[in-house]
Amino acid sequence: MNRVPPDPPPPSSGTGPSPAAPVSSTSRAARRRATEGRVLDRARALFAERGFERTTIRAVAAAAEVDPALVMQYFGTKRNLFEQAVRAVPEPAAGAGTDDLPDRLLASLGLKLGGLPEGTLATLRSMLTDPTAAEHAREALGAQIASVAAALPADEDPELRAALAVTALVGITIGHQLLHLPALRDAPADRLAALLRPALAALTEPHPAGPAPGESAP
Amino acid sequence: MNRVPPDPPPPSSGTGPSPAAPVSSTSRAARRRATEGRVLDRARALFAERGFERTTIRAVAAAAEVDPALVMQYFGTKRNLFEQAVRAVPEPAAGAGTDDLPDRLLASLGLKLGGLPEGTLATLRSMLTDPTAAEHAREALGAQIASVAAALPADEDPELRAALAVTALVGITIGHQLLHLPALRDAPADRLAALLRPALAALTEPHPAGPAPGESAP
DNA sequence: CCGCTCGGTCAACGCTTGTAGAGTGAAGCG
DNA sequence: CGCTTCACTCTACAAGCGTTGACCGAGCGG
Repeated sequence: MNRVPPDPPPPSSGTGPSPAAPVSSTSRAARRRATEGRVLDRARALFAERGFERTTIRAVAAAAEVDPALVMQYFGTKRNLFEQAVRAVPEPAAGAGTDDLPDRLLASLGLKLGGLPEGTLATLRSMLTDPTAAEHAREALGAQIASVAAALPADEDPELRAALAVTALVGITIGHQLLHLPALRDAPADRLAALLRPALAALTEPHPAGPAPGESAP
Repeated sequence: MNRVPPDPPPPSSGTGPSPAAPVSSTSRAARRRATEGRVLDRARALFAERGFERTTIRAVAAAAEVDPALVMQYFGTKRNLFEQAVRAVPEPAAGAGTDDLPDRLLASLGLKLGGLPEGTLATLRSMLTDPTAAEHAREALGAQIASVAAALPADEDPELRAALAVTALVGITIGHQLLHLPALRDAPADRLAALLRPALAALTEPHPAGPAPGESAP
């Protein structure tokens, strides 16, 4: 009853030059992959825009110009479709010579304000109303927090500071990308970064040889 | 199948006085008000816990031990029920001798981390997936932002700074109250406040080394 | 050239949801 | 005491949802 499609090779993302594939350009398999990718794409966009519950299989199918039953045949379940659609690049591939913690934080969430992957937006959109998305978000956020905390001095509540920094950035992202608050939408990304850097520094650098400068002495 | 015998609503049991007592305390109107309040209460709690879509009229009615049709009769519409339930005390009544901006911000959102009104939680929970809640949230957040911005120097992007501060706190609240991130749940509220104060100060006080605006603290 | 495979469609089921309207029985008032 | 009122319940409906199984037609191996 529950036709689970055999693990297809991880699709999507990136030009997949089929290695040693003598398949013609529009062969049967190619078309199938294309359709599946299209469905996945539209699903991701709709999930990011409306969230899990308000996105119907029928709407996804219509957006991909296929029959609803086909979506079911491919993914078996709406939940599975969601998970497949969301499974896309959460990790910061950079990791190179990133300077401070604030910059890394901004890079991981803040700086991509202009365009962070739709899968992430879909998860953010649904995480407050869907248990699966909530679990996914808790997991991803927990990893982020742990990663940030690892770079903080161990004697000053690194986990808590990291959690505050990450969730604060999540809130800003929500206000910007999901709620479309005008005050945030009208600001260029680098301005946001410039304003946030000192605040994040204050969160992550406890007391660098005394209280922060500028504290008006009594 | 779900016959719920009407329990005696007033906790005044004991030696039952004769029902002939024309107790005005539990008059018809009083009972009606009590029922309506109970429905509103349960609705608020469920909306805060599951969000608008996943909260059904039937569930609210069951939690309030009444018939679903009664909920409809009282509120006419699920949307209306939501709006009535959410309409509750957003404004900080304090406003007294609050010192700095950071403290005021923390008071309005952060410090109440332990217990901020369920109506607010319901709005937060639903704002990403329900248009009405989103509008409500945009409105409330906009007011908050404007109020904070009014206390910032006018020449340094007050709206943007205020928006960043407010949305950051919203993110932290979400992570704490709605997502239940362990790193945040295990921390006492005053520790959060202590960590956040300098960060908020960094956000709201632009460059202390620079030319101080004429505003001098009394 | 035939028949199996398989991408894709059609029509339908069962369930839950918000919502409407008729009904009921006790409280209130004359 | 009898009529009205009103809080409250029962039953039902229409719509939308995820999901299913039968079906069709073109590709492709034999």
